[in-house]
Amino acid sequence: MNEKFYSLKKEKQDKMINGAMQIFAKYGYRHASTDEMVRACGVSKGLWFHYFENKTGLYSFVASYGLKYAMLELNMAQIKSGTDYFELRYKVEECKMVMMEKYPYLPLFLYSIVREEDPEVADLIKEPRQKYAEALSNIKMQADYSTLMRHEDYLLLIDMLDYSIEALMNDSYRSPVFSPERYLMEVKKHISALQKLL
Amino acid sequence: MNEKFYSLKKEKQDKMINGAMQIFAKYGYRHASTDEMVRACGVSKGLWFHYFENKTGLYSFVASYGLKYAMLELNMAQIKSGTDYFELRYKVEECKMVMMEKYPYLPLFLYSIVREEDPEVADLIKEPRQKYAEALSNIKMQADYSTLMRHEDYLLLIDMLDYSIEALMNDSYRSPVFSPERYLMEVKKHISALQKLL
Amino acid sequence: MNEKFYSLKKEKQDKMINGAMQIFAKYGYRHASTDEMVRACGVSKGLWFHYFENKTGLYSFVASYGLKYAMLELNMAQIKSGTDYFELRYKVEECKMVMMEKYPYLPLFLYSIVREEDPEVADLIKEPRQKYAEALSNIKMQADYSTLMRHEDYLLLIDMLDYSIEALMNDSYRSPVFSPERYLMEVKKHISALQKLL
Amino acid sequence: MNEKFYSLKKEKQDKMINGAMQIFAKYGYRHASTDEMVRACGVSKGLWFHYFENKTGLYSFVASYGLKYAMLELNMAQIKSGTDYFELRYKVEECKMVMMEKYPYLPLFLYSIVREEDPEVADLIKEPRQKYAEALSNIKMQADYSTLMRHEDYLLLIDMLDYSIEALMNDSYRSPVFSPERYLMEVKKHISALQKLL
DNA sequence: AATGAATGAGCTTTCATTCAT
DNA sequence: GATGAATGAAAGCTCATTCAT
Repeated sequence: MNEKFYSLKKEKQDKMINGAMQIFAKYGYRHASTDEMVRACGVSKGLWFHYFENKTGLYSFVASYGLKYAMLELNMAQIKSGTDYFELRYKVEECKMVMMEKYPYLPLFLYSIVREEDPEVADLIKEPRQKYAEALSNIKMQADYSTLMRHEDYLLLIDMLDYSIEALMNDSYRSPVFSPERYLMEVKKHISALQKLL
Repeated sequence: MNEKFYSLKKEKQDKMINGAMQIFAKYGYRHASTDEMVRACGVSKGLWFHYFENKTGLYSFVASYGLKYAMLELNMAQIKSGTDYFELRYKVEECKMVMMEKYPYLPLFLYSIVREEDPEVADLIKEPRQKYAEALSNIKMQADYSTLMRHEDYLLLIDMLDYSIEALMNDSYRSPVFSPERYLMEVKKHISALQKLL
Repeated sequence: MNEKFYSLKKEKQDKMINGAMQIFAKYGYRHASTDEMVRACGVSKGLWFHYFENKTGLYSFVASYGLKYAMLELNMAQIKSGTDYFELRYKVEECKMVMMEKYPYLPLFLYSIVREEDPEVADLIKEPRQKYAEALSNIKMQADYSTLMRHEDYLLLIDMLDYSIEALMNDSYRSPVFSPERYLMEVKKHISALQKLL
Repeated sequence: MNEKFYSLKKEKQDKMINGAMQIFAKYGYRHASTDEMVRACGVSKGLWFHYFENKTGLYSFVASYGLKYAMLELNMAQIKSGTDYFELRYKVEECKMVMMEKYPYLPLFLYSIVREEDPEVADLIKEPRQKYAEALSNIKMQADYSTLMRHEDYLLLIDMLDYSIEALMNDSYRSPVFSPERYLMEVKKHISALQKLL
């Protein structure tokens, strides 16, 4: 990518980033089209390629940017070491809702990045994708698993919770208007359900 | 579609169906390409369009076919009314492994169909998709929920199990060789984990 | 072409010839499609290519055949030398109506052949096309032009009559049912109009 | 079609229009190929579809455009009411020669449009085609038919003249180089021939 | 810096032609 | 002899990418 992108007004940078995120998040790398990004954020086709060599480069940039921004927000949330796991897990989702203020499609995009398997970009995002995964798992490792660990299969239970949360988020984006409140409520309900079991 | 397709040798029919299923399952309707199907099953480009009006018609056929075949297999499994829910859920997955003998990508394709949102085909598969969902839910309704229902949030727990199973299947297909045994083992482990909690 | 075509039952030969004539006459060489011929006369695709190397060869055969048949009919009409030109011209059209009994689309096809300019077949039919033109012009040369020749520009007038007759025929084929009677009536009217002028 | 086509340099617009006219006029809607247009005017394939949704849309545009341009030129010729019919008819042909300066294939294309029967475009050009026919017939209705009307079948004679003129034009385009002068000379000769008869 | 016209490789679809039965 | 399934070159069309302005 062209470093001059950063000397654009922050406002325009974000307009472009959001346009790309929206289309990439919705359709994945391959089916995302330049024209749709142009329509989504009103920045001319030529400019995309002025700053980003090609679609691959654009994806690689926006994905890295999104992953880094997400990690930043996670750090800023200052989730304390020793927080109860379920509380922590909920806070992570709260954190994603905060990201939406600047980048509405970022939470969806994050899942899309993890799912992305197109060989043209899979390698390019491997590193930031892994770092993000590590950051997430670091946060989770700081949690107090005492309640959970009473159960021998607690790792499996954690996985199940994660998959459920992802599914709930996808459902939320599919509805005409994403309601962060309703989403967080659903997440809370599922977390509680598990908690009660233990 | 052209009804003459059914007068082809069953072997060839299945070769074509498998070719289409594989590519559609892996890449979704839009990104699936005719050329890849040609490569995948060695049947020429022209022949696809001899039997199926267009890509849309092909998808609609293979999706309906796959869904119907899956329902057939589910019926043949003769899952008895009153089976314990967790046992039943496992049997459903066993059933999918049986499908794989004829149509290796069908279990993956089934999930992909449910996810498919391309407006060009969404309507065409609405009906069989719904029927399959109903068939599945009918089977599940016959289960003995007594153990589960001790817990007030058992519906949420069921959802969580379903999402986990889907994720495990996706992981399995991503590995170089799909091992049904390992997959079923993983499923069993997750099911047991939940069971033990109750 | 394969000479064995002639050992087919005359009935089947004509069925194929009519099928080809119809489609070639309606759509011209290039836009005529094999499938339409199959539909038009119920003879399988493979058979066409069994007897005629390719579409070019088929066109070349059917065109030559049609032109020859037309010449034969013109000869059989025994138009006497010395017939008044206008009467003779009318008789030529009557003759075409006779052709229609066996080959309904032949009169239209004859005009289509003359118009055909596709480089792939133009050369192949050059000779029979020319012979047919000569045959026609020979017949016309035997006419009694005494009435006509009173006018110095009689050659131009003859051309004008010919173009009108062609146009009337095209109109006739465009109507849902070709009515030979109505057509011949129209031709007679136009001929008379010219006659009266002289 | 995309309205932005009109903001292209007039020169380029005409280059494209001429490319399309040439190929459509020569081969008709169906047999006209995009590649030939590309070759004919050096404008890339993609651009045609950037401005015109599809081949149908392109035909519809170029046909309408051509018909309108022809009507414009006919109006500019200021053919006076009361002109002798034969003189008027000649002036109409002179007018077509003027069109050729900008659009060399337009006169041929006009006849081709009238002949076009492909169901995919027949309806789309119905209206402008009819308007053009009306415009032409309006001009002709202003003519002084006194000489002609001495003959009871004058309507038939007019038809015959029209068909002859069309045929002469087709012949002219078939020759290696279209010579407007020779063409107009031929038209004049045929007109005179008829005139002398009356 | 910014635009969007312009390009051509690649995708879906058609159709003359071949070939196993 | 007869069929129609099968093929692949070419047609119509899309879309990432380039380039003149």
